[in-house]
Amino acid sequence: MHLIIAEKNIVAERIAAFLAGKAKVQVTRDGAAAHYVFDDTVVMGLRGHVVEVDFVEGYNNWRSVEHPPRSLINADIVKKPTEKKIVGLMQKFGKKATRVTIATDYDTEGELIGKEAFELIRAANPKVPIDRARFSAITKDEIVKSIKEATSLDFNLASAGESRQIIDLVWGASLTRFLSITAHRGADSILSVGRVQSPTLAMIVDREREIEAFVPTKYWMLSLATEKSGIGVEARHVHGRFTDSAEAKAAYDATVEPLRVTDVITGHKVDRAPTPLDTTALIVGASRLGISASYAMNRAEDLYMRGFISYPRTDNTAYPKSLKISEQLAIFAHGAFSKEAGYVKDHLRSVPTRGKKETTDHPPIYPTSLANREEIGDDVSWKLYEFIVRRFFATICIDAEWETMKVNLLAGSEPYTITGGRILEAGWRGIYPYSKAEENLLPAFTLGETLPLLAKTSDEKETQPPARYSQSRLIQRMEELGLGTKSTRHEVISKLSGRKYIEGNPMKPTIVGRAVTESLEEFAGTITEPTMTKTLEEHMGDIAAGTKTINAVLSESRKMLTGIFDDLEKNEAAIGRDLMERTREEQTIGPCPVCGKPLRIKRVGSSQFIGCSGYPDCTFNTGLPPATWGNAIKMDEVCGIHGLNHVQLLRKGAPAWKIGCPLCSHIKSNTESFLLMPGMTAEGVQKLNAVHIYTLSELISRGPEELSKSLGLSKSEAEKLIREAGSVLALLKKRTELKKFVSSHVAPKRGRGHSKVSAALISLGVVDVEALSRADPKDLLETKLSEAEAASLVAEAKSMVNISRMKEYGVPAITLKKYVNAGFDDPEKFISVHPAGLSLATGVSVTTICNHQKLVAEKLCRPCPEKISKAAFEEGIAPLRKKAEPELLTPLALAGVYSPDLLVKADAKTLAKVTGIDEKQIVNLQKYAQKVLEK
DNA sequence: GCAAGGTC
Repeated sequence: MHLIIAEKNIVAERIAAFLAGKAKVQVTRDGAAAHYVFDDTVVMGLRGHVVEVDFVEGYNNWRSVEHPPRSLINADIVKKPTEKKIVGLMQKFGKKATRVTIATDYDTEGELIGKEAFELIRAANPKVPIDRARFSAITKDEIVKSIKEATSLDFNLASAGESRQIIDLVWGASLTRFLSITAHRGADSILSVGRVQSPTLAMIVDREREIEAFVPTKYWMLSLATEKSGIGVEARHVHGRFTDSAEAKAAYDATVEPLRVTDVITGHKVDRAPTPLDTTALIVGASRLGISASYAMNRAEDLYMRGFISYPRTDNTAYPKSLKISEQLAIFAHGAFSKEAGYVKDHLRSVPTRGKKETTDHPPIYPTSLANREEIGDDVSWKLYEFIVRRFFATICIDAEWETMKVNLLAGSEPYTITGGRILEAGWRGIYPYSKAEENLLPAFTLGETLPLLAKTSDEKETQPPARYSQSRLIQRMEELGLGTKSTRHEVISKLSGRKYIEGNPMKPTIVGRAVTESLEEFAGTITEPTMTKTLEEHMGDIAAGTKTINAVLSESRKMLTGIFDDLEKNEAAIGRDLMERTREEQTIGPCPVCGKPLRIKRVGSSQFIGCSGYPDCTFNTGLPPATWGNAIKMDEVCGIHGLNHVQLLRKGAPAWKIGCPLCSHIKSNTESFLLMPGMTAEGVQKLNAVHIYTLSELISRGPEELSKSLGLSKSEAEKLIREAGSVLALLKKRTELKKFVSSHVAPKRGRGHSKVSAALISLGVVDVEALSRADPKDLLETKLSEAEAASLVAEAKSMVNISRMKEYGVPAITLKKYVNAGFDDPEKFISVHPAGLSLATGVSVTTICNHQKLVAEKLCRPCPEKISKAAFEEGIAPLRKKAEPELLTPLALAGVYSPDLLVKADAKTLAKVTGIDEKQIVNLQKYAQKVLEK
């Protein structure tokens, strides 16, 4: 059996179709892995890399003492399967195969993926011959030929790829751990470092520093208005920017009539058609359509999987010879682009345009089939598809041609110029609306004629700082510098923003992003520079050419990183302090209204709040919703009243919850509570806020003296205020308790959530759990609870109230639990039964029970129940235990009968009634007791 | 919990 292994499923599918010819291809899809069988051949696709490099076991713990970040430099590295299903399938076929052909992409990573497959197959089958097919286009001719002429894997080239994997892992992981640990970062806020991400971040930081350092200067632009044959025309001063105001003024003053035409020059310009699309150009084009880089790639991937466009991850800007242009164009003869296709057919260039980059693994991006608006589905995909179609058209269309006109004139002694342009041949511009070039038609001027000076202007302008990077501009820069690949550049940007290193589009660094970059620049500069990638690529070239070994390259790299760690560790304390101090700014939102020290967003577990950095001297704080609603993040917007940054809660997949100014919202929600005080008015609340009292509890804790002083009230007025605040606070506490109680005891149903039930209870006058425990379930039906639900709610409330009363009376929690479990949570019931019975029912000693009953009875102002000694109890109960089960003894003891003596004295009929025990049983027991007494 | 590179 011949096993052919491709890099991805779609290629496997096409290889099978090409090789099978007329034979039927049998397709088997098994979740993650598909394979194609015909004759005696199996073709299967991988999913790119199916293994990944990682450190050997033992290096997982970041804080391990034996394995600090530095130890990762020389840690052993292993390959771990990441796609177990595919690996399993490949080895299963590999065992049976008589020939294996690796048909992965024709590039360095493809060679490495091929070597991974090679090693996995070898492990399963040590003997089978394994060869390598290389094709530069996925066409029948190329594929058939490459498999027929298969050679062997290029292990040097694969080693080059491995060196990259290992260097990236070792540098990235060790530096990431070092910075994260040094700056005391948690698992969800690590400070990552990498060969590609760090230089990319540094570019954004650099641009921000340029913007900050920029000093604008003034300049002046001169222009004049004139006309010819009734057509208004504008002319610009030839000098361009005047940076000297006196010079500009002089030129302006010297601009006078007559205006004399000194030159009329007509020319011809070729406006070249654009080149075929690679990934970067696709992202740039998409960004003009308002689509982000990641989303554009996501939609392009989808279009590709559905067969509408070719493979979207490519660096190639030249169509392969095998692409039949006229056939591709014919696809669009009907459908949404038929008009444009007709135009292109009439304006076809002899050879399509080609860009500078040419690779062998994939063609440029072009449309592979016709689709209409409905088939495509969403708007963004359609816009992208249309762009790809039109771009393809443009690359096979003739160039546009312009007639240009330049008219020079003198206004007095000052030289001015007018430029115009007229399209002679629209060419590709006829079907490509994405880059517009405006025509500027000029009237016919003649040499030497004079024109009127209708107006003259001197515009004062300022030089502008360089612009922040847009996503697409950054991706272009990364490509120029060789950072990342076609498939990873957009992911790097997502990663930087996920790590909260950058924000916004155009992008700017956050405080954390900037602090990390500057620390790395100082102590590990290599990782922040694009040259690291350049050097790595040179070394990879050497390994591929066989002039250097992978081990030589790796040990050089490790040596360099060791030197960096020497430096980093020497400065560890300073780096940590610097990072922590600077990143704290990210949490600082402005001055505390009470003491003026910085207020910070704080987080403890899942609860978050805003607190004063002067704590514990200043205790000002305001609550925030728990982190399950989203992480609290500082926004740029600042409150005009309090000078505090606005705050929002961000949660994945949910729109941002804008809290706004935290103090404003704090005041707003507490004002409602203040207004529940009988004597409180809106102005009163403002007065309280003015002296930094924002909550009821703050009002109470001020104390009457200070309150009367700061508000100018008499002491009795202040006392009254505090009393009122106290009772409102108690009321609110009870309400919260009720809400909590309801939410844990009522199952929510549609149209009857917890908050609705609580609100209904409150409006019925049931304002707390205590009131609920006294309520008649029948009165609660308006709350939409069923009668059974209401009854059980009331019962639960009763039990809760009872338990809290017992606690209040001083019964310790552990014993109380035993009483409650035995059904004695009601204090009245608790003191009405005999301690002997309670002891049997709960297992608590009689002495303890007597003490507790005394406690409760005193609090209830009831006579103390009968007290018995432990000895008396034991002596009495021991003989009875021999004859009767505890089920029988407990009710008797609860009724006060716990010894043979008491039993004999009791009246059997009455006892049966009180305990619910069968009278005959009691009589039997009495006979036994009599015998015991006689002995 | 770490990188960058494949691919879905």
